[in-house]
Amino acid sequence: MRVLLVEDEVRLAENVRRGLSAEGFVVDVVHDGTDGLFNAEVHTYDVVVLDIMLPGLNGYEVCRRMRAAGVWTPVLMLTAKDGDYDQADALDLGADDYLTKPFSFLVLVARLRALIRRGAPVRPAVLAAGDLTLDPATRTVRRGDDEVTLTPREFGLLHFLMRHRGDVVSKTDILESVWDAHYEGDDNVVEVYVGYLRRKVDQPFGRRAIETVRGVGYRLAAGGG
Amino acid sequence: MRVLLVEDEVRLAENVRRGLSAEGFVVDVVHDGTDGLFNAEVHTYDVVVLDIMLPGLNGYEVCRRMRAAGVWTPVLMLTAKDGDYDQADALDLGADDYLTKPFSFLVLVARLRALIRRGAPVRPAVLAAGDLTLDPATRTVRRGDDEVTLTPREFGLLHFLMRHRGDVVSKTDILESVWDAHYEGDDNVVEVYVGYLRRKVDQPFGRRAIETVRGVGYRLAAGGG
DNA sequence: TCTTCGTCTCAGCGGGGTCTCAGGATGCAC
DNA sequence: GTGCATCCTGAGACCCCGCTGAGACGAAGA
Repeated sequence: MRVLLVEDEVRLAENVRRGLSAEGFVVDVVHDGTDGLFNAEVHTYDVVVLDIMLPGLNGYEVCRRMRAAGVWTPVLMLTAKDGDYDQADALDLGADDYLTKPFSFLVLVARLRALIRRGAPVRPAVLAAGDLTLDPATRTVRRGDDEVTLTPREFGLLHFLMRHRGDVVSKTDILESVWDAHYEGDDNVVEVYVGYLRRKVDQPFGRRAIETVRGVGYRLAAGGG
Repeated sequence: MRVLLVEDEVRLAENVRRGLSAEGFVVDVVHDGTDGLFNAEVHTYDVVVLDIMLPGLNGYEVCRRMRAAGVWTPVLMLTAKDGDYDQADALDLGADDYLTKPFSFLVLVARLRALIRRGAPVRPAVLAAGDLTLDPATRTVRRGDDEVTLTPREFGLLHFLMRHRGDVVSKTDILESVWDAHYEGDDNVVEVYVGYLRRKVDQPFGRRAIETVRGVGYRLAAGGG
């Protein structure tokens, strides 16, 4: 049972290392994201425990690059209690479980055992609509062979549309899922971001994937436009 | 056998919970629509029992959003005896069965068992009248293989006609359902919109799906015209 | 500090959707 | 056939919806 622990708070890392060793795990500890990524790619672990706030590369980035490099070792993320990102983001970015700091050591062990029992996850499916593809694991979007770079918000919006491709989704649904369930703003933001997306994934290719359904919402054409 | 019970009347909810537990169900109880929706999306149930009159989100809205989120757990709706909505509406909005309050506990159990036996339903059926089809989920209308684009009002009208296909519906019925229950205008709007619809779903195809029943109202031919 | 980038707000516009109105067409009763 | 009620439809006004450019703001990096 090999565990890679990526945690920059030295005392916390050391405590966890000792505890896990006592539980029979073999533990490698590194203190920044770059080392974490390197180790995860070079060695073989049964599970990786990954803090989010890290010097160098943050936890999300480490996880993303691991997946992009084809490393599918289960990842448990340690999220701060004040959710800058929420847990859905963690899971969405390729983590397999998460724990909010501060956490109980017993819970950590139980979760790790559960993850190891489940084994390495399969690679999440790439979403496709015609020649428009979105890979949640590597966070890449392509139109045919051309890669399209999106900001996080744009990516979240396209991800949502592609999960519901073929269906009409209202601006309210979008706001609640891509922004926040209690978002208090004008839903004009959605229009603005739909505009951004169109300029990146449709107009340069002369396509029309994102249709407006006036008075109702938007629909991503199942065929990609 | 996990059941989610969404019911704001605390005593009724408690009674049902006890009864279902005695019958061997595992029951989660929540008292408003928002919690109901959250639980239905996050956990896995075999069936959801959903009251219509709820604080927060009403039952219809909970059901609609569940389906919109891709959750197809069977839903049994509890409708009040004075039908603000009718049962057809309940079924149309994605519920799988309904029970009118007050109801017999034995009947409830029987219905739940039946629903669970049937398993999770597929997406709601596309409405069809001959070769005229309407898909509420994707909001698309087709005449044969040809897609017809409708405005929201036109779509609402056709949706209503198709739910009552074969029946004669009065202009007043239409106004109250497709426009607003307290609509104060001339019912000539209905005539105008029937005209629009005919020009989109009938005339280009040389068909006559929407018949005028002079002095009474309109009827959508069950065979699609 | 200055720049860059991502996010969001705001206001103006263009156009599509909704509805009203009036005159024409059609059906029904006698 | 005549007259009336009902229905149909073209024209047009109005208004709201959605799109977009400009810019404010904050965070992160040079």
